Amino acid sequence: MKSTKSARTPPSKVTLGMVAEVSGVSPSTVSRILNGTAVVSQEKKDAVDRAIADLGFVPNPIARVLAGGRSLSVGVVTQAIDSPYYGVALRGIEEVLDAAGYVPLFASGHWNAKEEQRCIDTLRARRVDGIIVLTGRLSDESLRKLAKELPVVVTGRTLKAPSLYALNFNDFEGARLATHHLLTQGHRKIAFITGDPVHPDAQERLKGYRAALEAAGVKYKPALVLPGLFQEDSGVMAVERLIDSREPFTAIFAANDQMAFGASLALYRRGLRVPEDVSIVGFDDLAGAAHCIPPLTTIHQAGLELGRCAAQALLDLLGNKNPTAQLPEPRLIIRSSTRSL
Amino acid sequence: MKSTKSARTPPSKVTLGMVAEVSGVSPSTVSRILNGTAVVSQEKKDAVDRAIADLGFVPNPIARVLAGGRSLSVGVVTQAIDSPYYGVALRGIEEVLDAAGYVPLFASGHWNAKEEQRCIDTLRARRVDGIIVLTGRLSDESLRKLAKELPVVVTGRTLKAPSLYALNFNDFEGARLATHHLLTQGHRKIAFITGDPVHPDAQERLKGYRAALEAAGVKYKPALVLPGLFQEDSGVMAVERLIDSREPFTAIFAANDQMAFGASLALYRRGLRVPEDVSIVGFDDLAGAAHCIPPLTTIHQAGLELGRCAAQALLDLLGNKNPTAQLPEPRLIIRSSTRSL
DNA sequence: CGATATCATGAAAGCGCTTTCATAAACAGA
DNA sequence: TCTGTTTATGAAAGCGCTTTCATGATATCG
Repeated sequence: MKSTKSARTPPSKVTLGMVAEVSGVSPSTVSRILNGTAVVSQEKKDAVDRAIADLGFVPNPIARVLAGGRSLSVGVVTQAIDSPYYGVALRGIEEVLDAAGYVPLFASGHWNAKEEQRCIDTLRARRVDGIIVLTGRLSDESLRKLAKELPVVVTGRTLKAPSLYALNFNDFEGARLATHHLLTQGHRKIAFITGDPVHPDAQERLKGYRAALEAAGVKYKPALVLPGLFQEDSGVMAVERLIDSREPFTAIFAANDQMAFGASLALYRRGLRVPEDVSIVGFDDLAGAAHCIPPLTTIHQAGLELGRCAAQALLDLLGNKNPTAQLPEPRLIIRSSTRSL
Repeated sequence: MKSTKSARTPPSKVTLGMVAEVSGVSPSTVSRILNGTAVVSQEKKDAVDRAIADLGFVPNPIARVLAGGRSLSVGVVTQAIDSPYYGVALRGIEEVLDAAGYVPLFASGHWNAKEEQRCIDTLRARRVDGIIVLTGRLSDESLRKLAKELPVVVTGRTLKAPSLYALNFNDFEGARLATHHLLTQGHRKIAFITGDPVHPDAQERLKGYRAALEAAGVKYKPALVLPGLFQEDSGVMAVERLIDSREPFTAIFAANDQMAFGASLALYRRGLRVPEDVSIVGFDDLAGAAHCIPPLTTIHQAGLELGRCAAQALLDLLGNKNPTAQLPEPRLIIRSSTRSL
């Protein structure tokens, strides 16, 4: 070990200054051409382009942003980098951003407003051009304030503000659809496993469930509503509690697929079969839903689309256009976990 | 819309220079205190610390790196941001890095050497202090070259070079363990669904399968080895082909959990029950393995640990220490998808 | 005690780029 | 033809930090 800080070659030793020199113009002009900030004669433009190609020049994004330019990067606040649902959304974001020459910077808030704020601070310190917040616990207020500083896209809420675009999925309708499906199959005793009530989505889904029951003239029974936390375990616990309560039921609607998986498992352990004895409907249509046993009937909530829309909306905001991206309506995917009574 | 580039307030208007001024020292001194680059009198140090606290100064990472300092960020080349296995690894990386004050920058190579190289270029342009490559298709050669420029940690290979640390999981042993488990339960006709042969892991796992058979004196039968691609679908296809081939079998070992899920599904569709009719063992111990039906017996390959170890190793490299992180040995997790004959 | 080595500190030069600001050239109007 | 605009371009000043390099102060030695 000679020294702690060994001299590492930077990725490209070619600087804008060298391009300027080779092409016989000033650095300012090169910069202008690079950013399209001003009109430059075709002649010089050609010379510069040639020099860039010859030298293999790649602008240094760090220097660029320090000098006040755009960083061509956008921050993405997700909740858990390994979430099955948001993971797909990240992929969608990455895809759209990449095509536009932007780089995503991911940070995880772990469903904690404090951490989310820290993520945002880190992201801003790295001078992202805009921020996408996937749901999260931040107050609408702080998001509005953030949007005063830079373009923001947020999912999972309905919120209106300048430089702020909100993308919300129709949870109510999704839940209504799911419950309605069970109802049309003749089920009347439909249990519902809720999501964590601090999520607005969870509340919307509960409302959708109730609305569907009501529309069908089926009485809402609190005993059939089990608290869940959006995790597999809470799904199994809910079902065990349900069975132990001796409250009769023929179907279960879980507020997300993960809990539906847990519910199936609990039923399996108790010797109840899906869909012969109990029908199950989930929500989200995770990748695993198609391959579990039996394949899960669920509400398709396009994670990939969510990501793409969010990214596109941010790109629009960044380009000073009005975003129009809209999430697709919820769709019922019928697989094998439900059957007619 | 007044202008395209509205003036946005940066996250912190407080600069190092202001700290210097308030505390009555030179910027150089503040920088030295911040980085611990040189000895500074306690008296000045206190004054500076106070000023930093009073002003709420946060160093600008962008400026810092432009000036030649460390960026306190490390690049992570993963394959798909939404991969169930690598996702967990990312979480481990994030966790360890964060505790050390480093920020991860994720980029997806999509199992494509070209794209991976592009990721690395982008990452280097953003001046990361080091890079973690999760498996991938890059040649050992390019990794060695990369390690000449900055510290690198790579998983899924055995490779030795200065400033390069490789972390490899014992795939052979894992596969041997899985097969051995089936063997001790009396199974003799054990089918194997391979992974994509371009992955060294897939090959190792096949070897482990063969070694276990051989050790037990069971003849290796090519007809029982089905090609797979590490995806659920390839698992279902493999099993369908197997059943159609009329080759008798009592157990299946799939080279990863995803294919095991697919295999279960195919069996289910054909009316075969797990584990009553066929035993199944997977590999990876994904989050879903514990909650599928029946819960899957599998080889635990700690994704989280992998991430943590990789991050720790890189941190060591960055601190000029010799990394010693070691992946845990494969462990067999017995759940309910296997039974004694 | 004078001379030399050691040390804490500051001044200043960048890192690579963007962006005023100023200027010379080209154009317009009269 | 001469003044008044408009344009393309360059010079130079930063962005906020790190890092030589130089210096005066302090400690060390014969």
